[in-house]
Amino acid sequence: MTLPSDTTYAADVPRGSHTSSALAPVPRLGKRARTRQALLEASVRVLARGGTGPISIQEVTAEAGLANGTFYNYFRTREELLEATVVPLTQRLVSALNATALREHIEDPAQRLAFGVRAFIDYAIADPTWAIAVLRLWGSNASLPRRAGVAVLGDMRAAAKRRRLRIPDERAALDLVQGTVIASIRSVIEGNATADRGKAIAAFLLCAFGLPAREAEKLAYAEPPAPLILDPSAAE
Amino acid sequence: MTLPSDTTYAADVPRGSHTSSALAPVPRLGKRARTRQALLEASVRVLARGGTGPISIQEVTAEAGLANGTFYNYFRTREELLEATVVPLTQRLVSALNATALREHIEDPAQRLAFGVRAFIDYAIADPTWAIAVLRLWGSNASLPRRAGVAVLGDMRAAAKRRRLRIPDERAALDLVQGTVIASIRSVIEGNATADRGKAIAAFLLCAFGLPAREAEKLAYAEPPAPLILDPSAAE
Amino acid sequence: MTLPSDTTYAADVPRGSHTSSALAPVPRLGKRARTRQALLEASVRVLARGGTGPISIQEVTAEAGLANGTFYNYFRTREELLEATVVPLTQRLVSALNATALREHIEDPAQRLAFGVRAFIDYAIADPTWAIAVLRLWGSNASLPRRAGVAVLGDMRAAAKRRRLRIPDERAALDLVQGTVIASIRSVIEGNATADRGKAIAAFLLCAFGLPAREAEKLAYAEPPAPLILDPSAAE
Amino acid sequence: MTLPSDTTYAADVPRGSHTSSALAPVPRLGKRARTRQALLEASVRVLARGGTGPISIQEVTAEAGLANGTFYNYFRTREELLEATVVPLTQRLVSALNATALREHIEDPAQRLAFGVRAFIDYAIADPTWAIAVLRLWGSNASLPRRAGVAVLGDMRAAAKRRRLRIPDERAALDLVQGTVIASIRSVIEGNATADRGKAIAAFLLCAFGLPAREAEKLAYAEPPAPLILDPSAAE
DNA sequence: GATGAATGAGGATTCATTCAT
DNA sequence: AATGAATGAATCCTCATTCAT
Repeated sequence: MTLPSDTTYAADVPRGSHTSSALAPVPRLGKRARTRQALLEASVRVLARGGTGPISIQEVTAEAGLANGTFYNYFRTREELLEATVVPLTQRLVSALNATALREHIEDPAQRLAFGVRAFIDYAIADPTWAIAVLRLWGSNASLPRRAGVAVLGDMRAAAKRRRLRIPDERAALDLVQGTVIASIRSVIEGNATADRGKAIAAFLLCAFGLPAREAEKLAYAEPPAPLILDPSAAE
Repeated sequence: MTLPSDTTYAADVPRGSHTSSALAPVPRLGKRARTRQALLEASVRVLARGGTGPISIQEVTAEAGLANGTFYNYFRTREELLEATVVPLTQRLVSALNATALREHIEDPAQRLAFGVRAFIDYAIADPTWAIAVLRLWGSNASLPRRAGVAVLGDMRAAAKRRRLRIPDERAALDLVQGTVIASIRSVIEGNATADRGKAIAAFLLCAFGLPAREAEKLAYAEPPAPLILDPSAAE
Repeated sequence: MTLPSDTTYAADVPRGSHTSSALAPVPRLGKRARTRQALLEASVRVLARGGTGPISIQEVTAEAGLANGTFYNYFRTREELLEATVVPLTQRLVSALNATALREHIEDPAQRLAFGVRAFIDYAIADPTWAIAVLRLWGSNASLPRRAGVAVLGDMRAAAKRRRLRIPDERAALDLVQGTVIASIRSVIEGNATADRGKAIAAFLLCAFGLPAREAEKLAYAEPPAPLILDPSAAE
Repeated sequence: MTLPSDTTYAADVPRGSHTSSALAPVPRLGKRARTRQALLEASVRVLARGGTGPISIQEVTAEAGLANGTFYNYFRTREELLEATVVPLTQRLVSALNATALREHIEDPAQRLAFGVRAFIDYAIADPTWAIAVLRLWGSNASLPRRAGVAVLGDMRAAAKRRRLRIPDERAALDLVQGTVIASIRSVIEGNATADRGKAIAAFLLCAFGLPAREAEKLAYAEPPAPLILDPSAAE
């Protein structure tokens, strides 16, 4: 299970570069793209501050160090901003995921699904600000669940095709996985989750999809070939 | 699985009233209690209108046919209102649940859990305004998940005690059940769920808790001794 | 210098009695008078809480332990209440003043004036809640300065008549005494006054009215035949 | 006795402006500074309307011909506005004072103090709206008395140092001068003062500080080398 | 007389949005 | 493109006042 890597987004940023060296004579991104980027990242930071209400556009522009009027050169409404904010948010997870470990070396789609779920929850533990932002967006923005769903569906379908997992109702299964993961993230934020929550959840889910308890736990608690997530503070 | 029925709620006593002297034309509840009730019900209706932001106090009082200032004779803050709104909301479900059928006649806690999950989701299908209201409160109000959790935990613990279900991590299991149900309710509202979603989810959950697929499906799809939910429009 | 003792008011209360013994079968004051009294005293307490804005009628009725509607059985407006509040406020000072010491044993009106001024300021030190209430009323209510003025004028005129003090402009002199005393009370409340502020002010004022510095200070710092004010907490 | 002239005030610089590029039609002050100024002047006018309660922010913005929200671009609270309103208010007095005459040509600090007190009271007579505004601010705003105090203290200390006046207790003396002046201003507004009130008060004060009555009156009633105050309507 | 529920006007404050510079 | 001053609608909240009981 891996989130779509947002290739258009990633393509904006030359890989591995840190664009923040201010006076660079040849700006890697156009000025327009940089300002847009600043707004999106400010949006994530504001979301991460927590609270339940909607975020304010003025708070975002202030956080970005821009004038409030500038917002409207890039987005028409707050909803448009939030829609776009999904991109850097998933990007942040994608950067932290050790995708190689998941995608390329692991044949068993059940194992991939288990590692994917674990990675998601472990990342929430490692980067609570990300978790808070995701949680706030989840309820008010349709595109985040949709995008996340795509990643899950891939592994689920592969597993079902090979009769590895038993998934009689795909949409119900999606609710099962997504609902459980998001509820766990909430638990993580509220301090109600221990460090092995990801593994425990993965085991439950594999069980739900027909694996015998022993095997489910074996996969869920398996040591991955490489760390599932990289240090998010290093990725910053 | 049954929500606490909050019987004390109906007996809500007006402060400092001596209005019980039976002269008024059958005010079953004191005036104070009736106005409070009107606000709570208006709150539910406003929540049911959908949207993602916080509800406006003015909208609630207008919906209740009261002046805006009246609100503050009953609640200090919006949060206090929402906290209290949980009561009629769960009450509405409880009234619709054919609770007798669930509690008294069903011995197997796994079966009870299955019926409980099904009832929850079926009720969301039968009464989408309720579902919308619940969904909005779920994210912004701690007491709704807490209350719902109590009901789920009862059946889970009973089942675990008798070795009927396998629940290695209770908190993770709670996230599993609650997260899945709430995600399903969201699917229902968004029109992405068929009528048997409740059964499918129940089957997945029983599986997750260690029942073999066949048995899980048998319980999940079993015909209850009486209808799980009564007609919500009749209950209105 | 002695405030008018509000004989009508004082006559309502049998001297030396404490009317607060709740269940007395023969209420010394009519019920109406007692409720009115409760409002006035609540008004003083609310004023004494400080702040600069107007006091709220609801706060007063709450402080008096009455329903808000009750207010309008006694006063038409807040201004009417404040007007009447002057009475218990001056009464409180009058009760504390050792009037005998001032009025009866002291012949010299200059000495009386000095002791009066000292008593006023000393009482503010002894009972800061009173001082705060007086200060708040002073600026917004015409009748308090007027009443206080009457007391001062008496001594001033007597002294001028006997050529004891030199008072070329009576109204200016009144501003001098009242303005100075009220400014001192403000200093007292703000913690900017030492315990001898009353004496220092009295000395300045006698000087201003033509006494030589030595004599002014002798009178201002003189030991009164009895304490100028009684213990205000005992008077409570 | 002269109030600090706040020369920095006029030079109030707009934040982050590059508007000084001289293309606009003679905006001596940046737009931001002009709007701020408009609010302050509106604040003075609203205060001058009289009344005892706090002024309303809406009234101020309406008086300034601005939208209510604009207020919050300049001040966070009403208190902040009032704090700042002290500046144009004292400025108005300073503009009207023939300060040169007072400060530079008059050696005797007692004479300076007398002229200062007279100027203050005379200005209240000449410009009652100013007087009303000052009176309202005096009770609710700490910075006005503080500022005024600085001016008085200067002359008092100079006089005390040279043994020209006898000031045993400086803080009490400050209460004497300030309290008397403010009480006189109140008398002026209420129509209880004749045109020579300033002189009479000055005489009393000099007496209080130990000058013999004759000399005090000579100084208090002396003809100043130039008019103490200029026509305030001309200054407008 | 006393109560206290209900009212609604008034004022504070926030914030999306516009627009001239 | 960016700015940021200005706007005014929306909302919160308080509180004097009324009135049925």
